[in-house]
Amino acid sequence: MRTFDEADKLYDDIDALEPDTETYRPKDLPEREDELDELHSALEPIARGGTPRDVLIYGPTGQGKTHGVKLKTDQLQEWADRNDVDLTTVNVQCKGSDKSYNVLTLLVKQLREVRFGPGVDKPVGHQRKTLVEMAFEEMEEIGGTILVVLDEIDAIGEDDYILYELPRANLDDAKLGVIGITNDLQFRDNLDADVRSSLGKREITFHPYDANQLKNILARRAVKALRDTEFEGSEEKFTALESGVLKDDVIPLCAAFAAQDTGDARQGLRLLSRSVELSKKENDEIVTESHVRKAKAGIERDRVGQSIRAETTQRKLALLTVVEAAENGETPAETSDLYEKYSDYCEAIDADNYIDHTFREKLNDLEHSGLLEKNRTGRGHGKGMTNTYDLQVSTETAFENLSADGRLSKLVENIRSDRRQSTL
DNA sequence: TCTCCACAGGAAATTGGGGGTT
DNA sequence: AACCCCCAATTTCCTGTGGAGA
Repeated sequence: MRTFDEADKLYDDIDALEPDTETYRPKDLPEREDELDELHSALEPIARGGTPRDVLIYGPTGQGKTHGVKLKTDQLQEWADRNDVDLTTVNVQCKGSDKSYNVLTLLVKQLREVRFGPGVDKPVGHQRKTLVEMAFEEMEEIGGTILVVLDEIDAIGEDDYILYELPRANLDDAKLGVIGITNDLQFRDNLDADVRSSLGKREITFHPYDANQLKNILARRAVKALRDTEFEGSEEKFTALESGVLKDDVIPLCAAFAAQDTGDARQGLRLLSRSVELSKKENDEIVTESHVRKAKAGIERDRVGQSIRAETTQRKLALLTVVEAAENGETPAETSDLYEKYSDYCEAIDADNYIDHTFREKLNDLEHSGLLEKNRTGRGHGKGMTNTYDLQVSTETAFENLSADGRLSKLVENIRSDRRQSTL
């Protein structure tokens, strides 16, 4: 039996490899010094008794946006507490709320918690205008300077009136600053012109980390997390030196993979920690490049699997038609043939059989999530044109994850066994 | 080169379900 | 309970189109 001691050989502080900021929060972000300086100047007026500038922060996921803002606002709050400056920071997670309305209720709830302590219910059943007024009233009551951080504001979609109302607050007893954070670069373009001019006066962009920065980030975490791991380096450069459990090229490789993709630090960390776990599972003393590559393939499989499982039954049916076609060597397959299969499936499992247009949309949805590939071809005189679809993932992965759906498992198994018989 | 047509897919209308208020 | 509003999914309506065959 495995003992729990063996983990100690590898890890000092396993949490340091966790991509999740809830689990491990770095004390500073050296790679984001410039951006945080900009944020600093936007907030500086508070220290001089003025009103902070509204800020909009852009950048893809895993660039330290949320954490960076947290570090800076915490620092500011600490300073304010020490110097008896009346400052309140409210952090609203917009993720999960698809409308301004929902975000507003969250905001009011959090503002009330400032005064009444935790456990206040979200206000329900009010008009949007009333809610805005409620928010402003709360702010007046709280007084001083109020900093509202709206994280992942792109979640609210088109419906941006909260961003229109908030910066226009006309408060007597309070000063309001708004910090908006978004992953979606398009979000800015879609914003109402008025909103952009008021909220977007200051825009700070977190550009994706490059391979070198990622290397430093990963190295710093690895030093904390892993035993006998040391890196030589100034602030500028971490170079793998005598590393107890990591082979020299492991971190650069993880960094390179992550940089190649989206420059997401979380992604890099996930890859690194999975590589380490993999080596542990295989009872290898050190983590090597091959572990990293295997871990990457594993992550990729998981990702595909998850995206298949997350699809609706209808989309799964559509996917299954292409999977079967691929198994029979009939890909790329034409829409009309696939639609026939689809109708059969629907009858077999007693699902709603939608019209062809809807089915086509399912296929295109699958294309957008990268599971299928689409091509257009003409079919000749009097025969119009058609799309052809091909599978972009292995049939095995597809079968496995499709059969995880209770409604489809029988159907999938039938198709698989038909296939096995016909190859005999 | 032009034609022809079955399919492609955007726009608008419809449906259906969940939330709320009165 | 009756009603309204909102949203997402689906259907209906419609115009656009590739390329083999005339």
